[in-house]
Amino acid sequence: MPELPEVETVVNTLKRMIIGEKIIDVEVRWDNIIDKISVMDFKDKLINQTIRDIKRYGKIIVFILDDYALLSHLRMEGKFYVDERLDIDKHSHVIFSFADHRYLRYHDTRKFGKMSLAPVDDYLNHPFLIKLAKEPFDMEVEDLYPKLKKKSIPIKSALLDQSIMAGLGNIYVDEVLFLSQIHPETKANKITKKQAQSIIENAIKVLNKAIELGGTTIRSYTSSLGVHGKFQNELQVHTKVNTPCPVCGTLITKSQVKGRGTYICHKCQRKK
DNA sequence: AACGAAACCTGCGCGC
DNA sequence: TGCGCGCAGGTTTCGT
Repeated sequence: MPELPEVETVVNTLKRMIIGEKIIDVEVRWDNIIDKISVMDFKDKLINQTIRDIKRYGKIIVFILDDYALLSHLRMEGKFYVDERLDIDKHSHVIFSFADHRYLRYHDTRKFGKMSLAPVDDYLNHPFLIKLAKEPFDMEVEDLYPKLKKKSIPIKSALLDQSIMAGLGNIYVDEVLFLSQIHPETKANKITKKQAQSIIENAIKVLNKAIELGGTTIRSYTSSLGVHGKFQNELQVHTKVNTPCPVCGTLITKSQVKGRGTYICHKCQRKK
């Protein structure tokens, strides 16, 4: 599910539900979810820690505890549920038990998600975050343009690279390139400064609107924490194959860019 | 160094 | 109905 707006929605929901909760037990049912640290260490360090705050950096969720930061990346399908009583299914891989008898349950059908721990006063240097670029909200064209100049990959691939710009994924990158009238196969180093400026502005516009609407819900995702967004109704091109472009009426086409499903209007997004 | 492919996983919808 | 294939909102690692 998650690009920046979906993660933002999850974080906002979790903040309302579990700030102040003390972790009294941790169960890990699929070890590979835990990264860069042993499962034993992970559990030992988390027990008796209280959740003080929850933050988001790009697509990364950071639970601020007393002595540690718990970092979580949902990747493709990760979700958090807060349960009154334990309700484990075969896709529930990490369960945190709270002192007030509730549970935080990490659910991930494809098991791609990752969690890790860092010292609370040094978590920005954790491998999950160390290479993360700024989000478009904090970006000037001087932050983006020089990075694009160095890459000969398609602009779409460059914008999916979280060390160039943080937060976009496959849905929003298609929307941003459509609004910016840029063909996704355009080489990143051919992007003009003006186009880079347009990418930043449109990314801010799209992400803010998506956050406002609670993210995008496409394909059969059951309702869960934050996953009941309304932005799918605002999508201009993504998933819209064979429907008319909202600007010019040309039928939207679907292709592959570096293996990723990509939707464009060939007339509005001319290949240079 | 740079690129694409494969890997990590499961489930769903489609065509035959 | 059953089966195989392609595809899925992500990222890292492997191999040329």
